[in-house]
Amino acid sequence: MASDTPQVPEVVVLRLPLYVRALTQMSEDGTNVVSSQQLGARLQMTPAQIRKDLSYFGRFGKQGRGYNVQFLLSELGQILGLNRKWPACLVGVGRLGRAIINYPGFAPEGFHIVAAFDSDQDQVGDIIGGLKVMPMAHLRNTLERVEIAIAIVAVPAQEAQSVIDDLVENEVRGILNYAPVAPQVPMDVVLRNIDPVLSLQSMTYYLLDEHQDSGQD
Amino acid sequence: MASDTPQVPEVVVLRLPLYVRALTQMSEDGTNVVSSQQLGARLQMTPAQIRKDLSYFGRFGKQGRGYNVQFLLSELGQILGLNRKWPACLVGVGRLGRAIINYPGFAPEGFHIVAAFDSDQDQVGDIIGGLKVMPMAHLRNTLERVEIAIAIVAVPAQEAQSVIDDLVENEVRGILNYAPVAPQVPMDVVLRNIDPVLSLQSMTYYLLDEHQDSGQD
DNA sequence: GCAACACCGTTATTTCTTTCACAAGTCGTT
DNA sequence: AACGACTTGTGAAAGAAATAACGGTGTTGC
Repeated sequence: MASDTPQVPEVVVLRLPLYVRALTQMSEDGTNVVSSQQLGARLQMTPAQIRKDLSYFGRFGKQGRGYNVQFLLSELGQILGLNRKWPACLVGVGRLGRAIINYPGFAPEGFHIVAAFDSDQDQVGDIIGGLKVMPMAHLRNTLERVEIAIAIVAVPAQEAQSVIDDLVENEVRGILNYAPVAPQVPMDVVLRNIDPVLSLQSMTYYLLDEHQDSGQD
Repeated sequence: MASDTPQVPEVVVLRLPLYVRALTQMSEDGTNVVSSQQLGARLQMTPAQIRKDLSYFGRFGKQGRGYNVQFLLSELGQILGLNRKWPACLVGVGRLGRAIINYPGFAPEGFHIVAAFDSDQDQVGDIIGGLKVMPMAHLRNTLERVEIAIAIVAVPAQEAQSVIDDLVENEVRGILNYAPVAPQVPMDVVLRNIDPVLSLQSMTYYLLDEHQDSGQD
């Protein structure tokens, strides 16, 4: 199992979207060229880290000049797979699920929710954000018809693991989990958890009087 | 500036809430004692890491036996400051802000939203989740009257930095930011970002065909 | 009471990340 | 065309974090 790419550390991949966002804004501001110095100042990181991160993927800059914003943006888009549409399905259309469907931040980045499921019969059949809510039983059939690699999970904590097992069995390869649990997934499935309570619970450590130093993330 | 605590790494603090959650569930399941082995299996981490993390704060276990769940829970609660109420204010009551106010996951953990602000005059005066929405101008006054250390920011990206500057100026010490930006805050303010789009954008890297290995977080 | 086992806390080791430092390339000016 | 001011990409060094290893202590079963 030889890999052509020299195995990029995950921390690096996690930072790339940050670069994409900063570059997008700079591009909108009319900036054509940016140095690792400038980008670092904007994102509060060292220029060296930015150069090193990028060097995992290729040579995008020009000595003495910096990086062409447009070019770097398109390269990073390529690397991350942002230059295509990513249809996704949503499981759970309670309060949280409804907010997610209506969140206007996903679509402009290519993440389109194209199907919604719920195990609650009362919700099934409702139209939410233009989508007819389907019963969980339709999961297999829908995922077989449409190529959906990403699922967003917004069900109660107790249901999360079994819903995720279901999704994995139906070939979903990435899961954005909003349920306050740490689900188990096979190694080849990518899991990302969104959990504001965890964020707050680690924040409070630094808010106690005995700690007066910061804790960025 | 000598610190009595041997400076706990932030990664460790970020993991403590995970332990708290797992222990809480075990406690509810009636488990009285747990070993680092068992806890590690549940959270997919090595027993050594758990023991090491805990050892930054004290000696909570018993050789040959493990950790008393109740005791460890209460110690961790103490360390993280979870054994008290944390009143918080919300800025921005658009779709996202409303969902946050109505999210039932915060209150049981002690995070109570006790005030809501919005810069949009049309929203001011509305009652949302039992709270009267106030204009931004009332920020200073309210934060002076009530001891609020935590603010939740759910405003559009362009407004986020200036709102956050405002909050910082009014002695807020922790900020949970939902706006899709990386705001700058002084070193003594704790910032946590909730940004599902970034999570998805790093996920897609692993979903591309040329990478078939996992990317947990 | 004793042997066999289980498990913590901590030190040592390994692995992973970040930062440093510099050769080499680019640009603008004179 | 030569100089000075910049800036990249990268190998080497430093720093941080995760893992392994083990002494020491408590537990269990007989």
